[in-house]
Amino acid sequence: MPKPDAATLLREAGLRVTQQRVAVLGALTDSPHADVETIAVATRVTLGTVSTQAVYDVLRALTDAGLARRIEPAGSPARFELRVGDNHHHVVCRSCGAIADVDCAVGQRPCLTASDAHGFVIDEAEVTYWGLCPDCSARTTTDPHPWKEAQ
Amino acid sequence: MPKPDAATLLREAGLRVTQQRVAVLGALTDSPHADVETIAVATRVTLGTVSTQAVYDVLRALTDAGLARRIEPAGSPARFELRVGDNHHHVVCRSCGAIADVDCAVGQRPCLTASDAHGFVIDEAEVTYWGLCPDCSARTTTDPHPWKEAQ
DNA sequence: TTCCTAGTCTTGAACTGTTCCAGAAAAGGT
DNA sequence: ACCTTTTCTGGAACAGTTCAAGACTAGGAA
Repeated sequence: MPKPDAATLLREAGLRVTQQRVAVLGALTDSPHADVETIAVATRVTLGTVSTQAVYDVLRALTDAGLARRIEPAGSPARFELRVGDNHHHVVCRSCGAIADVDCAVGQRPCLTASDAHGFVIDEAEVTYWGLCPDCSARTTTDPHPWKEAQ
Repeated sequence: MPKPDAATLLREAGLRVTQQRVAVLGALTDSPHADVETIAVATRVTLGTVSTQAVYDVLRALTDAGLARRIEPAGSPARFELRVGDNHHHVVCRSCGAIADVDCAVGQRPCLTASDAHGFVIDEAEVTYWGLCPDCSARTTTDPHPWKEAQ
């Protein structure tokens, strides 16, 4: 049961229920942190044909409605996840780009305390941890910089 | 004296000293967090004509050599700064894109402690604070969402 | 000093991720 | 079942960035 009531979710957010939206929600449920291309492919497996623009439109609608969150690690195309509302962060693998969720270590909004905000009114602190995922880390033990050559 | 010995800086990093590199270093000194376009314009003021690719190449060389750091807030083109080596972060204005430096509040590498890294080997924690800069914040007091209409 | 060569810069084209546009199609209230 | 509004399709456009081939130059060798 990978899609726990996508239709209701959409309706409650004030969005129309369309095949594309349900399919995209399903794709996001199956693979969190997926990029647009991945989501489009997964959606096409479900529906047959879906234009790339429809996927972008759906993702924008979901993001605006607060059902999805857009994350953009430097150097990567945009990725999307359904986990919203909680203050969690991400670890990104420098080698393969894999992303995993990381809960905030200290309380609910720890990092919101900047030492000197220069007068900025801060409303969010986004933390991105950079490193190597378990797989790439293991591979690196034998080959120091696998991703610098052919990958 | 805005350029404290750019030539030496380059030489010590094992890089050739070229007009373009010196000029780009100067531009970065004058305006930290500048994007490529801004740097290119500033460089042309100094040298007359410089190709965009030369600017990209120089920035890549500087970044690889550890003289500059590339930062990419979501939704913004890449920006560069000369402040490297210390563990500092950034505040980004959601309205105008302005960026300011923020020193780490807790010790030297506070946020490196993720609650559960899922087996990732983390080597850096990047914190981006999002909010409104003083100017935009003041403007928002009278007009709730100025940046959603014409900007 | 002059010459040579690896390393740089220029010009121009290509590429990726994303957005814009106009018209066709579909959702859902009446 | 119909009509209005929203959404989707297909195609074009766009920004930021990178690639490629040749001209140029900084800086060490002769």
